[in-house]
Amino acid sequence: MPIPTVEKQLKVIKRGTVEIVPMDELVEKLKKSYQNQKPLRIKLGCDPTRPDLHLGHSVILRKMRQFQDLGHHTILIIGDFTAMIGDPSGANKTRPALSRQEVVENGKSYFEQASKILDPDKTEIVYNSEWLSPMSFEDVIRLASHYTVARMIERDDFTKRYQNNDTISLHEFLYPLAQGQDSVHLKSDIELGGIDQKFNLLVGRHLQKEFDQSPQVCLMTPLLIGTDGNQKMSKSYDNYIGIDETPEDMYGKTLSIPDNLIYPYFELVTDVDEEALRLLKEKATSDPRNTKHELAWTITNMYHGVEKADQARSHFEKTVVKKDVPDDIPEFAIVSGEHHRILDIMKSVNFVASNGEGRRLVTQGGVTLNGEKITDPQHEFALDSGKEVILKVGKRKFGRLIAK
RNA sequence: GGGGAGGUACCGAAGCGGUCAAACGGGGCAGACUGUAAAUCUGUUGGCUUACGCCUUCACAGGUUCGAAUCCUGUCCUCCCCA
Repeated sequence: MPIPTVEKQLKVIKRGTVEIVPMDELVEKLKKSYQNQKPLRIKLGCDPTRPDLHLGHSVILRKMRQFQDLGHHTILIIGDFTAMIGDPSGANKTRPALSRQEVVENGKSYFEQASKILDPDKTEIVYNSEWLSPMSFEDVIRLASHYTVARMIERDDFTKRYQNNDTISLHEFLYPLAQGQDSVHLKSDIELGGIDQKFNLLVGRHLQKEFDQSPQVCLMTPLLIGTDGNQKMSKSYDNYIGIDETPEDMYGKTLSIPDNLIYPYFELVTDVDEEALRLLKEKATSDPRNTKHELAWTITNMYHGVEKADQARSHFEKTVVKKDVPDDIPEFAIVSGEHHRILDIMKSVNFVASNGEGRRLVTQGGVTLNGEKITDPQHEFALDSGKEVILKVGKRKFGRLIAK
C-alpha cells in the first residue's frame, strides 16, 4: 500500500492531537517518506502494570492505528524493564515493582486488548528489557551525563512534588532517560504519547540529538477526561470505560459523562468523519440527550457491534429510564422450601461484601424482591420448588433466584 | 554527621490517657429527583450480631496503666534546616 501524500496524511494525523513538536520537522519527515515511499518508524510505549485498557488508552492507540493505515512502521514497546522497577511518573507515589512473570503476562494481555484497536499484523512488539537490561552501571552513568538536574526538575510533576516536600527517589530521574534510550535504540521518527508524557518524549528527542540521530517528532494527544468529568480517565480514579466491558456497562457509563464531554469523546474515541463531527459539535449542546445516546451507541458499536449496541440501548431504556427489570439477568439456585435470610442470599450471590453492607442497603431502601421494597434487614422468605423471585440490590444488581 | 517535624480508615486531615470504630472534607454506596449511571438534596461509609455486646484497626515490635491512636522504649519509613 503506497504512502499517501503529505497533505492527506497531515489531515489524519492532526485530528485529536494537542501538540506536535516540532511541526515543521514532521512535515519534513513526511515529505521524505512520501518521496522515497519509505515508512516512518512510529514508537509508542506502554506500561504493562495495569493491563485493563480503557477509552483513555484508546485515544493514543487509535492514533497509532492511523499511522498503520497510512503505511508507516509502528513499534509498540512493552516497558517491561521499567515496570519491573516501578515507574512513579504521573502519580505522586512510587508504584510497586512487578515480578518478571507478572510483567510478561500483563504485556501479553495488553497486546491482546490493544489488538481491538491496532492491526496486530502491522505492529512490531518489543520489550525494552532487551536493550536496557544489558546496560552496565557505566553505561547508565554515561547516559545520565547527557541530561542536567535543572532540566530534570523542570518536569511538572517533579516540581510539584518537590514543592510539596514529597519524596522523589533518585531512580525516578532515570525513567525519562530509560524511555529516551528506547527512542535512541529504535531510531524512532515519531513518538506518540499523552500530553502528560510530553517531558519524557522530549527527553527522547534530546538524547537522539546527543547521539547524532535525527530527533523524533513528539506527537501528543489530550488526556481523555473520565466519566466523573474532572479527572483524566484512569482505573485508579474509577472513572473509566474499559474496552473489555460489557455492552450494557459501556453504554450506561458513557451516558454518565457530563454533557460538555460529548464532543471531545466523539472527536477522540470514535471514527465519525470530520463533517459529522462538525454537526455533532452543535448538536451536543442543542440536544444533549440524544447526542449522548448516539455517542454511547457509537462507542458500544465499535467494540461490540451493531446488535449488542442496540441491545445495550434497550437495556438502558428499560432499567434506568423505566426502572424495569432487564432481560438478561444472572440466575441463582436456592434451596426450595427453606427460609432464607435476605442478608445471606445477597452475600452468597456476591451482591454485597458483608452483612453490614447488606443491612445498610436494606435500611436505605435499596433492596427489592419482585419489585417490593424490603425494609427489614431480618427479612426471610421461602420459595416452593420451581418458583422464582427477582432480587434487585442497589441500582444495577439484578438476580433471578430460582428454588430447586 | 548534627538539630527539628511527622507516619491516623479508600484519599486528605483532626484527635494527643477513658465519653474513639475515631471529628471534618473528598471519594464510594444508597434514596429522592432527573433526559441521564449528570447536577442537586438526604442518608450512609471496619467485621460479627435483631439487639445488649463482642472482635480487628490509628507505621511495626514491645512496655507502662484498671484502661492507649493518645505516655515510654526500640525498629522501619518520610519531610525540613544545618554540615
